[in-house]
Amino acid sequence: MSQSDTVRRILDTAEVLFAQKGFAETSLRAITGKAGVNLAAVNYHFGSKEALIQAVFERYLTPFCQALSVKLRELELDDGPLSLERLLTVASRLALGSGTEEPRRAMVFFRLAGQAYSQPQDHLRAYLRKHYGDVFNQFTTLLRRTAPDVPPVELFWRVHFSLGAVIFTLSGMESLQTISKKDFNRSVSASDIAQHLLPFVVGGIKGN
Amino acid sequence: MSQSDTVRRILDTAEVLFAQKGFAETSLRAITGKAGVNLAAVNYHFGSKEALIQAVFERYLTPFCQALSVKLRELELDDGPLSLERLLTVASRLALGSGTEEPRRAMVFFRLAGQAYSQPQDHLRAYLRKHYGDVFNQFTTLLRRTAPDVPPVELFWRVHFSLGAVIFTLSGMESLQTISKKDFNRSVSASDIAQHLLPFVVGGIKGN
DNA sequence: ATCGCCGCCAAACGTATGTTTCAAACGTTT
DNA sequence: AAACGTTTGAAACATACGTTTGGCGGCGAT
Repeated sequence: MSQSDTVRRILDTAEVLFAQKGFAETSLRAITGKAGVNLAAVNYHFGSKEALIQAVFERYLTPFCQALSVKLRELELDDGPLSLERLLTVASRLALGSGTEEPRRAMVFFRLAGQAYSQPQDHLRAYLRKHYGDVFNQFTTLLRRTAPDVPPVELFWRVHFSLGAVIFTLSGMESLQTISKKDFNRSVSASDIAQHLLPFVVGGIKGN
Repeated sequence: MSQSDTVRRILDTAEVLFAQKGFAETSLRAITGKAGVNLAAVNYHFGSKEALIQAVFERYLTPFCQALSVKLRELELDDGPLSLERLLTVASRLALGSGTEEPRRAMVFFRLAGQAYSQPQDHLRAYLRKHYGDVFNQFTTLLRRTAPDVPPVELFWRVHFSLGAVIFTLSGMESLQTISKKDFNRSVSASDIAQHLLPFVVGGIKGN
């Protein structure tokens, strides 16, 4: 077993388990057990559990934010009027990707983001803000252009509300699965959610 | 110290600490220590930590849902056209109350709700659904009347998105406090949030 | 071939948690 | 006032956790 294989298997397993159960409720023994590696491997390769959590985020977020930044730059240079729908569609398409595996990972990651916000992982919040704050600002700036009528303060709130809508929804996915199946007799996928989410967010950002 | 006093002090302290740090991260020793009662008191009065969590929810939710149900029944019997704004305002007013202490407790409770959703407290989800599902359905039925153009499936989603917006926002309050203060040089209160939230939810429910 | 490094493993360590125990204190009833 | 059930108190218990340790094995460089 090569080195990178152990590291990758730890990251893969931790990603799923953290999203499923949260950080505090996921023990290193559960991770290493399911990953088929030794318990000490986490502390050896990552140093601590905290560092592992950060590494999980970094592996997903760094390539995504780089790609997003490029897409946003394209939109910035595009002189024509930028619609809110377009901006959101670009971001959503990027998250959902073109393959079959990306939507699942996007869902997993958003659940992770939810855990990061609702649990007191201060180190994580600081880390995220430090490393990915720029892309967030880039997005916000662009968003302001699509909704010039909305005051910046209001826009700030509505962005947070929108984030909450998506993260909260994906965090409770499996219970939503149950409810939705029972009440409407149909299952849900990540692109389903995106489809329903878009008009809600657009309406919410624009306001009553 | 009478019996109810010990129970109440445990509940008061647990409510705050659970909301601040989450369920798993809040130890019984932290609760009993801050409450000034003996460690064994929790297991004596409530039976287990799980039961304590449920009791915290019950103490807040039962009177609130009863009051909400009454208010909703009034709206049901009102024959005139019911606006979405009106319905949401009624619910919001009830949660924020008339006193000075209620907004704080409402914030605390919504943070608790966030914890309940993002952490795998299956027993809690089942408990909430079992005891308060009726009031939720009552609200949903009334909501459908205020937005007859929106298909029920779509409405189902948008309710969840809205719930996510408020719960997520309040769950991250203290970090929002920091951001908001830094970026816009003003603090935020529960009624602030409600004020910003209303147009967002109204716009979101109605759609693009 | 040998040395040194790196990754892996089983085991143990120290700590914190939820829970249980049992005697003492309290309050109510008789 | 005595007896009883109820509540509190300090301590211990069992368990699970994150982390550390020291030895073992392979592999490339010297």
